[in-house]
Amino acid sequence: MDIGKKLKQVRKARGLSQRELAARAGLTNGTISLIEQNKTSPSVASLKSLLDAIPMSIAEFFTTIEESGSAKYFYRADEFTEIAPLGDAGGVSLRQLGNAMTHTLQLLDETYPKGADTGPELLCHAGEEAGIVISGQIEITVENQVRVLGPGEGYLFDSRLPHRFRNPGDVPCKVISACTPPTF
Amino acid sequence: MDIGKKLKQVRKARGLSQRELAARAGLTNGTISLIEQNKTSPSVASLKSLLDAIPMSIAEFFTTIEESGSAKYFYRADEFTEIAPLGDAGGVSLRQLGNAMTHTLQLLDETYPKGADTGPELLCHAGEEAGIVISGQIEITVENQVRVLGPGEGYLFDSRLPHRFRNPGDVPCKVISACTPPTF
DNA sequence: AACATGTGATCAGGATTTTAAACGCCATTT
DNA sequence: AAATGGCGTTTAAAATCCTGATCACATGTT
Repeated sequence: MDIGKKLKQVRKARGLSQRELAARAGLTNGTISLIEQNKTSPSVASLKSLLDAIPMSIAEFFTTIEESGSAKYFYRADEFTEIAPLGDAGGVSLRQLGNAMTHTLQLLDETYPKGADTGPELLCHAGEEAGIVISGQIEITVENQVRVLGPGEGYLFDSRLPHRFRNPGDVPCKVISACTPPTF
Repeated sequence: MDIGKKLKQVRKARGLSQRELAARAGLTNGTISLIEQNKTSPSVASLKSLLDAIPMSIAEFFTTIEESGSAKYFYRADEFTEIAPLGDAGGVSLRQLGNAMTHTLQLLDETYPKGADTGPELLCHAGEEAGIVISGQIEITVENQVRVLGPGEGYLFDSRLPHRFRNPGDVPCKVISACTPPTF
């Protein structure tokens, strides 16, 4: 976990000196020097100040820092991260594999409880999306087409088309889906 | 940037008390209390210790904190088209949703019979791929990492890395996977 | 050559985090 | 009801981070 090396790297990439960055971040050059030599572990507050001045998000900083170690390819079931759907959609669960920020492909484990609905305000975002129903039933509206899909059935369309998901059945519906690029 | 709230959230999600987490992380309960109340900004070293004990990567922690006419969209189960894997891989079944040629996203319903193996001639092609195991077990090799995944577990990696799939179990393994761009 | 300016590194001291122990609260047990 | 044990919070002291000044070195200017 070589924070110093990474900080130096992003600072240099911006063509900033320790003093310049320090001034922008409201810290001192000495602090940056110590951090870059890993002689101190900065507080999150300090690191955030520095990255705000770069600028770079803390998440991006750490995703690229952790990649330089042993890359992460595999995920336990509990490592899927729950993400929030756009607007509350009646208890829909969207569990995303990994950290989509750093990838062009997003895989989701979706669960639509009985009656769940992404709402009539049809969604719109760039990319393509596809999925397959594992269990239960899901009613999907794309553009002017509506269809109810059951286990083993799938969908594939351009995400820019207005679309909507709704569970018309009495049991939860589970869907594995993929999007490209990530949209949330 | 409410680190305290987020830390409390992930700690609770794991069902850990401040003391339990402190013990695992090599810190004290008081520290965690102060952090969760945002009365101090933890050093990155401390935060990493805490997240290692959760466990959760720092990157993941911060990504979730910062807050037609007759187009074909739907597919019956029998409309998935069987495609051939590169070389015979011991009876692997790859069933593709739709005609990937016209899309940037490819969704596959894969079945690996007992003993199936994509072979030691590790695959290499452009794009990213991800998947989730529905049933059975699959051993996946990516670069120099090997891992056996079971139901609910997933993978996500750059397809240019050499990789290999093998079913080491006694029952068929079913995987839903996505690739971008299509590679077969 | 002497000077000015820029770089990153170092050091004592002040500021902040972290510890270790005590505190108050609530629930369960004796 | 008193005692026990778990919870999160608080507090003084120890450990660590951060500052402000200084140092050594490099580069370019007069």
